[in-house]
Amino acid sequence: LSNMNDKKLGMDYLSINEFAELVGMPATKLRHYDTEGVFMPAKRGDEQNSTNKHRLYAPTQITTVKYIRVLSEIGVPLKTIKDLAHSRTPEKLLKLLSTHKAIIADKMVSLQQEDSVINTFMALMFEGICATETDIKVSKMPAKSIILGDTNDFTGSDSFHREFIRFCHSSHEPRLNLCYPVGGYFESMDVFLKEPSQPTRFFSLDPSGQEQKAEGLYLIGHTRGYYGQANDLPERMAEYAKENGFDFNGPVYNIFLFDEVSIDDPEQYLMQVSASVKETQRPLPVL
Amino acid sequence: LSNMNDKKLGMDYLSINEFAELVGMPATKLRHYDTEGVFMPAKRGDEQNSTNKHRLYAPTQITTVKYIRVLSEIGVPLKTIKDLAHSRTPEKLLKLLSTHKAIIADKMVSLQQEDSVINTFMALMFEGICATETDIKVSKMPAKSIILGDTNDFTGSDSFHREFIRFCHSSHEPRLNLCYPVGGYFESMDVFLKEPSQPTRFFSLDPSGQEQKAEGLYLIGHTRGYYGQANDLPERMAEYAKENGFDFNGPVYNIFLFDEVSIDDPEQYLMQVSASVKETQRPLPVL
DNA sequence: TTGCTCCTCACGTCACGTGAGGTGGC
DNA sequence: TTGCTCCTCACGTCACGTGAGGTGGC
Repeated sequence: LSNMNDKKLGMDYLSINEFAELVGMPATKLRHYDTEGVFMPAKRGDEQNSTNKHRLYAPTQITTVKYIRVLSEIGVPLKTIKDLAHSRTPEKLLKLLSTHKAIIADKMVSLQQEDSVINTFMALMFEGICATETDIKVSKMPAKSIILGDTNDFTGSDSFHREFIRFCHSSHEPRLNLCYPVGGYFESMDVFLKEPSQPTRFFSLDPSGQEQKAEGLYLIGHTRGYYGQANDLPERMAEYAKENGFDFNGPVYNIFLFDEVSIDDPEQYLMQVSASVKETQRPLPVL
Repeated sequence: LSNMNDKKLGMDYLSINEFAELVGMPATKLRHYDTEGVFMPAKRGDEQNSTNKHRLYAPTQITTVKYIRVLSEIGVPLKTIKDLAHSRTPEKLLKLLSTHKAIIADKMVSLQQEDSVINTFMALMFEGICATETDIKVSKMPAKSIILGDTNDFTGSDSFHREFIRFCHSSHEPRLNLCYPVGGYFESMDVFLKEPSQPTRFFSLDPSGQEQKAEGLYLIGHTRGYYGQANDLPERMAEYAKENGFDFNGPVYNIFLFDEVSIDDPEQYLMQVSASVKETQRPLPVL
């Protein structure tokens, strides 16, 4: 940026609307910055030195207003920007910027997480929309990162909520992020059949979790109803496995594809149960 | 998430402060969501059915309030969230989320750019602080991406600002981002010596620019003063080159390390000039 | 006189935060 | 009675946006 001195610059200042268009921000914002003393036009009144009060901006002010906008966008309060503008030193500004660099980094992490949460919810809802609810089917499922809670203890009344809250409070590494949906983990199909509303542990669908829901063959079923209302699904799944030659060989996961987040009527919440299975070893037919 | 029905859940609701602590948000926010009808406690009044009006939250509401918070953080207005909450369907929510996924992506790009702008400013200011201003030195500089403007035409009065504004308006691919500092590019040292306030072109320090300031040996000098005030720097640089065996062999760049962004007094603005040089070809001394 | 661009000033808005004054059960 | 947690209601705040009514030069 190289130029003669201000006095020799002549009169080619820009009106507030011209300047606003050039820097791509509304004129109201520029007026606001002016009245707040954050960023003022280079001059007031027009060339003829007349009595009008029009704001006149110098083209060289573009960089400054752009930088003020950046500061404001990253969350520096206008008052801080104003104070800084009234006694600027590179050292002060460097200090401010380096503290706010950390804030920007945090914001990026937050945004990424928000995106990830949204993806998780969308994936569940999409699965719910595509599901053939009444059928039971066997399907190969990919591995999924999760965070597994401690073993639950269902003695005493109110034990579900007590254990659920214990799960929520449990601090993991990385810290349990409750933005992700929570599901129930059952050690085995037997446990699920016995008490489908008392999962061995809780898990969070946090994709940054250290544990994994293993990749492999799962028997998948769905049922509608409020939390804990498994209906006849456990029995139907057990029957299907028997009839079609599958053995349960691992944990059972349940998760809500539709819940209070996505649907009004609690009776319409949609639970998905996936139980790890393998094909039954049949003796080869004797010829 | 699996449980018996609400009626059987017993009384283990959480007070507003307990719930606030569990989900990591202030109780005032929860009250605000309640009064706005965005997110209401599961129950009012305590177990004894007494007359008090305490808000009681069910642990299963954690997911919902977390998801509301995510929506709010990505910029969905509370009114929209409220409307959605009153007639939820997975389809509606999917639609909302997919539109806002795009907004999140935009925000990420903005944040990255803001970070990049801040890095650019910080790098310049840091150079300014470290600079030995009165000395002229030769140094190998790394390549730097920039956006080069068209050739300037300095006929007529006010031509500097006119050309500067033309540069600002010029649409490049990627579009010229004026958040980055702008400098002057001179075709050669001769041009700079003749008219140090009339750069052949302008350039923006946009690191995503298509053009490059080439890597190589540069003669570097600094001077204080308002835009365009080159003082005796051009001559001093020319003299230094002659005395120390360097030939100017390329363009000259000037850029302000301190300017109105970082310092109050216009007389203290700090300009850095870097001129491409090579060592003079000397005949080998005859033994 | 009309149209145009600019002006000021007061008030609205959005998502909360703050603070005063009060309640209910140990 | 004291302390504690919760309550309501009104007002403040931050960074603008909006809209009414007015001005100055072609």
